[in-house]
Amino acid sequence: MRLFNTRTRSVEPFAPLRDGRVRIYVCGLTPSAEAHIGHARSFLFFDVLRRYLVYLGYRVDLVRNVTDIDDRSIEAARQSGGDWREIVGGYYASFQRSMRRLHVLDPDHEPHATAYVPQILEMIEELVATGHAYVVEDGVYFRVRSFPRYGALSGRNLDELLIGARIAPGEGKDDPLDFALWKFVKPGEPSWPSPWGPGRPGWHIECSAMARELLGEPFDIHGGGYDLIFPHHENEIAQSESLLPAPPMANVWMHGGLLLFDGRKMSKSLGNFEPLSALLDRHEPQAIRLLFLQTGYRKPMNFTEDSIDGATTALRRLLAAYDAFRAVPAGEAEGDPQGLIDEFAPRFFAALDDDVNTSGAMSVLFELAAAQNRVIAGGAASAAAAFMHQAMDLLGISPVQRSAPIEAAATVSSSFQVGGADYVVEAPQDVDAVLSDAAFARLREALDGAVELDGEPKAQAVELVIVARAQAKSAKDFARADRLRDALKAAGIAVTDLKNGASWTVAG
RNA sequence: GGCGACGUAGCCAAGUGGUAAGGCAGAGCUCUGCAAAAGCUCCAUUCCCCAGUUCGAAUCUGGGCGUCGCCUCCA
Repeated sequence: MRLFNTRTRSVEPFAPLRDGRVRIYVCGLTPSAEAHIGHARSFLFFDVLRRYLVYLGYRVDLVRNVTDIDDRSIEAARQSGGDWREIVGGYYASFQRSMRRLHVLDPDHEPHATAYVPQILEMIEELVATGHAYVVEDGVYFRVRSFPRYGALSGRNLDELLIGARIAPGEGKDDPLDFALWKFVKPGEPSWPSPWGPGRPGWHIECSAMARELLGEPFDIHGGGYDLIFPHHENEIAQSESLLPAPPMANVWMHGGLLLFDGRKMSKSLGNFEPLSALLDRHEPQAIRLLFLQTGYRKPMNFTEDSIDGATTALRRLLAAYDAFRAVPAGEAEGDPQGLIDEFAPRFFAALDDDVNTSGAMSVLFELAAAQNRVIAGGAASAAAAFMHQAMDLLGISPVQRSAPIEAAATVSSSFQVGGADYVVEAPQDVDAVLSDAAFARLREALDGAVELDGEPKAQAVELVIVARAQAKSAKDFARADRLRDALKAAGIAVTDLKNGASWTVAG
C-alpha cells in the first residue's frame, strides 16, 4: 500500500514501524459547537483508511482525541450561563451519534484533553527543563526558535511567518511565534493546578502528550484536516520532537482536503455551515458517505446539498445489484466464477492500495453492478455477492439489505433496510387479518413507529403486507394489491416490485 | 505580500508519458396489471489558454489566465 505523506510531499510505500501494528493518531473535534459536514468528511476518510489497514492484516490502534477545553467552549458557557462541561458534552454526544449514523467506527481510544492533564504537565515540565519552554506572567510558552526544524512540515520559514505574527494584548511571550503550552487561569475560567500556577492546557500540547501516552513515539500515522498542518501539527512536532532523541514523532502525516460550502471553507469563524446532525436527518447517511468516497480525500471538495441526491440514486443502484446477486440460488449456472470476479476485485484493491483511491475503487463496484446480468449468467453471482459484501464493508457501506424467505418463499422474497440494521422476519400468522380495515389501522400505527431511523421497525407487519399483496397479485386482484401498497406508502414505506417478490425501504 | 493546491462532458469526478474510469442528469429501448425499480444502448477526437520536450502529453517543462486554501480559532 502506498500513502501520500505530507512530511515528504510524496506518495510512498507504507509499512508499519513495528510488529504489524499500525498506530494512528487523528486530531479530533473541539466540541464547542455543532459538528459540520466538513468534520464528517475528514473522520470518514480516516475510518476507511483504518478499515483497509485492518483488511490488510494489520492490527490498528486508532486514537481520535476530543479537545474538551478551549476558549470557545468557555466563551459559550459564559454567554449561556451554563456549565462548559455540559456544553461540550452535548455537542460531543451529537457528534458521536452523527459519526455512528455515517458508519464511522468508534476509535480505539477517544481521549479527552482534560483527562490527561498530568501527562500534559509532565511534558511541559520536560520542555521547561530542557530550555524549550519558559514561564511568563500569563502562561508557559514554547520557544519556537529553540527548534531548528520549525516549519519543515508546512514548508515555511520563521522570517516569513514573523510578518503576519503578532502578540495579542495580555500575552507575555518573548517572540510573536511562540505559542502557549499552559494558560494561567483568568477569573471565572476552569483551571487545573500546575507547578507554575492554576490554568489550562494550550491547544497543541494535549495532542503531543496524549499521542505519547497512548501510542508511544514514534508512531505510524498522524492525521487531520489540511488546515491543521499549520500551526497545529507544526507545533506538535516542535513540542514532541524537542524531547525525542530521534525524530520524527510520526512516520506518516496525512491530511484530508477541506470541504467547501458554497465555494468557501466552512469554519467556526465564518459560521457558514449547518449542523451535521440536521443534514443527516434530511438525507440517507450512507449516500453522504458514498458522495465523499467518490472524491479523492486530498482534494478540496465543494459540497452542495443537491449532490447528495445523485449519490442516493447511485447507492440504491449499488445495493440493488447486490440484492440481485444474492437472489440467485447457488449452483444455478455453469461458468467461470473466478474469472468473472478477477475482472473486478483486483482493480478494486489496487485502487485502495494507491493512496486510498476510493473514487477509483467505487468505479469498479459500479462496473460490477452494471455487469450483473453477465456475471449472473456466468455463474458468478454468489462470488460477486461475497466480493461486494467485503468491498462495501471496507468502504463502510452497509449491505444489510437482505432477502427474507417467508411463507410463500417460492414466489416472494423481500428485502429491507432500516437504519443500517438487520432484521429477521417470522412466517406470517394470519394474512387475512392484515387485509381487514381494522388490521390496516393497527398496521399504520405500528409503522408510524417504524419509520424512525434508529427505532425498532415493525418489520414483521410490513412483511405480512408484502406477502398479502403478493397473494393478491397472483390472484389478479390488483385493486387489493394497490390498496396494500398505498397503505404502506401512507405509512412511509415504499414498495418496489422485483421479478420474484418485492423490496421495501423507508421512504425519505 | 509569502507559501501551497487545483482547473477533465450540463454537474460531480478518477486518471501523472501510450491514446479519456465511474456517478448524477439527459435521450432512445427492454421488462412490466399499474407504480416504480432494474437492465441495455447513446452521451468529451478531447482534458483552462499559449509555447516547448517527446515517436507519442490530460499527464513533463516554461509562460499566462482563473478558482481556492494556509499564513489567526479551525477537520
